[in-house]
Amino acid sequence: MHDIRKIVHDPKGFDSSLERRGIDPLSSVLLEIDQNRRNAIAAVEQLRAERNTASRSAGEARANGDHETFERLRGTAARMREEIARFEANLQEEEQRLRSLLLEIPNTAYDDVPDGADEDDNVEVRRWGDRREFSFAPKEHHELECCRAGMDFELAARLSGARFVVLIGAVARIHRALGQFMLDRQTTRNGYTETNPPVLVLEDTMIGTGQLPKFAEDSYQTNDGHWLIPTSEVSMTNYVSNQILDGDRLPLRLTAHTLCFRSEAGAAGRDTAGMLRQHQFEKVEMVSVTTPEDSLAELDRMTACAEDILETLELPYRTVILCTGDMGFGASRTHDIEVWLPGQNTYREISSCSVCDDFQARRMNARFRRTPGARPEFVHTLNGSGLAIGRCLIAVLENGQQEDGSVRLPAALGDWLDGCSTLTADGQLA
RNA sequence: GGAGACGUGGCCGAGUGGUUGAAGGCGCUCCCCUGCUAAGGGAGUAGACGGUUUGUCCCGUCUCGAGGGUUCGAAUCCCUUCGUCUCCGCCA
Repeated sequence: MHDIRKIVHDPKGFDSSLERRGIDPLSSVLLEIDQNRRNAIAAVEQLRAERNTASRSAGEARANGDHETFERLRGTAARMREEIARFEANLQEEEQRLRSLLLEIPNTAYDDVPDGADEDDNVEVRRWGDRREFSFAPKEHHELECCRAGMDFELAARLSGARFVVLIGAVARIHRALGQFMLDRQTTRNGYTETNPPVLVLEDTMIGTGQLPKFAEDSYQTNDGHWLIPTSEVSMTNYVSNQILDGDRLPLRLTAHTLCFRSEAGAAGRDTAGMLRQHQFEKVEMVSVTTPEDSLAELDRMTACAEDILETLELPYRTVILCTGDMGFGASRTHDIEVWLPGQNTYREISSCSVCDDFQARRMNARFRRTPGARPEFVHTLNGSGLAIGRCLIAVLENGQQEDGSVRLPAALGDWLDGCSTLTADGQLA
């Protein structure tokens, strides 16, 4: 959420930053609502002040036994009540209007984020790893011989419909090993604190990180009003909602391995083959909470922690900085990491690391004090995948595939696979 | 799910209609004293919003889990709701 005072102070600057994200100017509308709101505040507060004075004097008069004055002042204050209520209702309306409009405006991008309309305008910043030369035509993961028994899409469709998969046997175990490996790596090497958050959250929690109110159709809601998290960024970032943290607690670095749930409402027909895009998937997520001055460096650090997973698994990737048109709602700068998928002959997103400056912090009222007694300031929040586990499984399978239908597994997974290094063509670990 | 109790400032803890944004204690900040440490003395110490201003000075409004109500006036009374604790039931 944007600071209305900042918009008032520099409406043109605000509009031009919106323009970079392809959004029409809003400052004049916002300024008008805000002026109405301020007028309403002034009106209400003046009336309340008068009422309070009369009421206080009434109390004094009664204490002094001056019944005539008491009755007169009581009448005065009583008559004001209706008027105050009317002005209060008006104020509430203006505040609602402003808030609901502000809640639907995306974050603005940092100056150095490249302008652009869509993913074609993203800018590659680095590549890592050698893409294998295949002596045969590499297959997509769901076509691999070793996955015939280990990935059952028909079974999943029978149980749950489209965009689900049942992993079985060694494939399920490799998937689990990947999750364990990532979580252990983020905690023991990369300095994140492991947490195990709820995957069902309240509406306010979803508003805090920006999924609501605008993107309700992208997530699932339960019959008692809870929401299923589309990413544990939602749960973990909100650990600091409505808190005033001591400055020495920052940076806060959190990680979790959870299920994530997405309706994929806008993705009908896309990525329907295989398990690239599912309604339910697992992800190890990183969240950082920092001071404003540290957040950009933290973004680089977080990106490196995500890249570290791919490098340790020996998976080629490239890192891109998203252009203004491709960025998510709450981000002010985003680094996507795309892993090489030889079966698709392309790089596909496997991690997205974003800094949201104080955009989420304002929504969830997350603040800190630099020193004891100092004024509270909004924190900066960051989130990033470290990594998407299902997609990482795909990458491991496609990059390690052999002509005979088996897969050579990354050595780094050995500790979680009893030292096994191969998924055989008939779906066994060896 | 049933019965009961409770939710006050960073923490503990007073406060059952009136000048209480809130006693007292602890903690914290600053100052004084003490050769160090410990102890002692003094002052200060919630947040949001608005006015004013970019001076953290002043004025006003709101907030005692949240929302609503009664009243001239509510932390104090009533209703709803959320959460915590105890007992019972059920259950992974």
